[in-house]
Amino acid sequence: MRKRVNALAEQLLETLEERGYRSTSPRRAVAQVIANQDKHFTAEDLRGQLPLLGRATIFRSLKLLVETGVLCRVLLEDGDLHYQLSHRGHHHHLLCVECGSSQDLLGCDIEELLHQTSASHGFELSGHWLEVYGRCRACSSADKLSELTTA
Amino acid sequence: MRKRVNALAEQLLETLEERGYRSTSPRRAVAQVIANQDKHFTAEDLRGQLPLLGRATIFRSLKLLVETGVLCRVLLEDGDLHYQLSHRGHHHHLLCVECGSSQDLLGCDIEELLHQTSASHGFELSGHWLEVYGRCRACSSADKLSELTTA
DNA sequence: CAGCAAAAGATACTTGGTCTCATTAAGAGG
DNA sequence: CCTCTTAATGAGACCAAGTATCTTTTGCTG
Ligand SMILES: [Mn+2]
Ligand SMILES: [Mn+2]
Ligand SMILES: [Zn+2]
Ligand SMILES: [Zn+2]
Repeated sequence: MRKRVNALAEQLLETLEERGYRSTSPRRAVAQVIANQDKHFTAEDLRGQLPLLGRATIFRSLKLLVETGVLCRVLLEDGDLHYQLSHRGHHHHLLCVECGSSQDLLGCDIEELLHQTSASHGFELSGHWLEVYGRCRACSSADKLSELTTA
Repeated sequence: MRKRVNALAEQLLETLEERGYRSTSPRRAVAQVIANQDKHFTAEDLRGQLPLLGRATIFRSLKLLVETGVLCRVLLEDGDLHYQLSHRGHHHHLLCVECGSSQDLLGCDIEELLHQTSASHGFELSGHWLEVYGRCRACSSADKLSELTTA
């Protein structure tokens, strides 16, 4: 972990270039910062780390990266919208409500289930949005530990 | 359908009163309008139909009604947040991307599935958010019909 | 029906994001 | 390498949805 961060940033840029977008210095900066992020982040977070970039540029980059599938949006339990690096393709998130970490949930087995349920309502399924909230392994074991020590 | 609309509005008010909230005339107006809504709506929709109420009052009422479980939030595919009458308790929505109608999906069979998946990631499930997008029966049969006629 | 707390309304502010428009800078082609 | 076109940027106005603050009004309870 760490170190290959530039490689990741470059990968983001390449994805954009493949789609015909120019590799500009603001975009390089954004890619760099995103590559350094270890958690989901907001537009405001980026702005804090890139105070010299125009605000609109940040939003434009985010939108672009979401459109190209590099980033995905994450809906927090309180309704806040964050962004994070996407494992391309359809997936969901296990979001820890305690530490805020997020684990990707690949292989979306609910698709099948939804198809059935939808069909039984005469509904032609085309997509879905799912976020899962709870406590990650680390946080739930920390909880149990402190219960023991305070008891 | 139609007609028992006042009964519904009164029911909303009663729910609030049960929780110790006063029955004020702005709240009666909001309840009335909500009871008349046949689709999910935005705060702005309400405002359009209640131009005399203070904007803050509308938002305060909506928040209250969501908190008491009378309304639920609906996340549209484009990210827009709407509100609609809630069948109390946990449920999801089948949202038609064509006509905008919404069908409630009661009996959330994904809970079970999510529990398993979460557990296998060492994740202690506490909640989830799910919206399902597609085409409702009416819209998908209309589609097929027009295909036939234009062919 | 008096008095108090809750609620309303006006309005300022905040957050997250888009639009416009003048200026700058990629990068393709010569 | 230079030139030209066009995409992209930055500044800033604007917008939508919602919250905060503060004064006035109104429900309700005793
Ligand atoms: Mn993701
Ligand atoms: Mn609902
Ligand atoms: Zn955690
Ligand atoms: Zn439909």
